[in-house]
Amino acid sequence: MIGGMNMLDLKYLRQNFTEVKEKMQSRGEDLRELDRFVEWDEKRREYIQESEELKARRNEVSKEISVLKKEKKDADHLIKEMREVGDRVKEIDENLKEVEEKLNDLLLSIPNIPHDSVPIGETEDDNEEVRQWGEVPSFNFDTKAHWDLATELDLLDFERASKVTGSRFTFYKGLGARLERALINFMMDLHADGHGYEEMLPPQIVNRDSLTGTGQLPKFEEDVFKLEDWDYFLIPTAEVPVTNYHRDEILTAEDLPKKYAAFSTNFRSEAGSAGRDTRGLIRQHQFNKVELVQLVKPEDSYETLEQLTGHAEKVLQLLKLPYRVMNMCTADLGFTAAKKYDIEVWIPSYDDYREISSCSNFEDFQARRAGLRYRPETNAKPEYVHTLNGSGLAVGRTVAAILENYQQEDGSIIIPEVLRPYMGNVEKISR
RNA sequence: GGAGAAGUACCCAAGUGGCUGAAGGGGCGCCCCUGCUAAGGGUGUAGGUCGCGUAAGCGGCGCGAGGGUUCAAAUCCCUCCUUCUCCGCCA
Repeated sequence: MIGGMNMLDLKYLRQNFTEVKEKMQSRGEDLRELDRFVEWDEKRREYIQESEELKARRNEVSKEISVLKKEKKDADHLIKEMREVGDRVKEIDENLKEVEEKLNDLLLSIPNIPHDSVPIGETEDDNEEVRQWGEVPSFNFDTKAHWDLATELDLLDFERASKVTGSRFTFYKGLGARLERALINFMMDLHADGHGYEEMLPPQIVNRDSLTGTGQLPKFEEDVFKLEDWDYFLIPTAEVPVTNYHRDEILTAEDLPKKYAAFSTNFRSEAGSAGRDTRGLIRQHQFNKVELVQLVKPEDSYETLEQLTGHAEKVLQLLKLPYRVMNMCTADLGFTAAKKYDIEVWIPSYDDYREISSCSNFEDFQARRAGLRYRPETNAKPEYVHTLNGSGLAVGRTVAAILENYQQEDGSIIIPEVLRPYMGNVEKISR
């Protein structure tokens, strides 16, 4: 291996090439590049063998030279020979580096392989409903959308935010700001005290390696905000800093599972969704989120996915907000997940459910990219962990759901009971 | 932002061109002695990664990262990162 190149697991693709290829086909991915793999992989190993043979010879002769010099004997012919060997090594290593870069790019561009329990599908209509919870409210008056409710109650100010910043930003005000803060504390307390997660407050700016580790880069650079003159990015989710927290580490079996709950503000440029959800809190460039992240033993990851999804659902249950859980089909899985449940909350103004949490098992996809490993037993070889994460929950969308589902005929909002201790015991927001 | 200093294995740490292809401690593993929550002696310790091999094993890389000089680099040169100290600034 050349230098510290962050090569991904070549053996993995070598051994699972056919399977990967088949699964990619079912995802409708372009396979032309993938076929180059075999050729490049062989080329790489040829270069390595040739280079290492020469290096072994050089190491040997260097010792001989050392001895000759000590005995004040002539070593010029050996030195001359080694000079040529050195040139040749340099040449081979350059070729090697080139082919390794190509392989690395290729490996980074391959999406995760869907789990067998993921429904095959071509659009979001092929997502499967797993369960529903709560009852969709029926109102005997004309309901309002949360942006109208919030503006009338002076809880949110979209207009001035667009002056101060631009579109897709908002000011939270008064009890609106208080509600957001109450939700953050409520969620964090629930996950930390109730569900056994370690609380974390991560950096909200990360470097390129971190975004590559979790899979946002290199493919989706247009969706994240980049700092000018820095190779730093605003985080699109706490998943990035928290999952990368243990990057390039080898944990012990006793360390697992690692369970982290992190509050953070998230930034997304949403480059491809201009014109969608233009009003309200549903799609903003900046939003708050409580994120659950777990690093687990591979054999535990699917059980963990169910638990983690349950932890997110618990928030909605305590808030008494109706939701459903969807098993995302192959078309809606995204690049990184092997399996993903979306939790969708009922939003009256949409007359539909909207995603409020996304709970994914990445298996070893992120672990391979980020070098997240553990030693199953003392002295055993390190293995990749499995990573999972899920929103628990997206706070802005939760505010929207509360405003709309708890609205009264007079335009006031009842505060869900569990939140009242966090709201100075306010029971109702009204004019 | 300015000026210094430093990054060596699990931890501390020696080491300014060639049997150091990493001394010595500590810790940890194993063994012995002793015997009761001690002390001592011996011994092992890169647990990483890549390649070849069915395997035992052989070899390459590896002293913060990346380049360079050289037959040969922990050691010399360049760039970057991080940490510490002082100054400046600041929540």
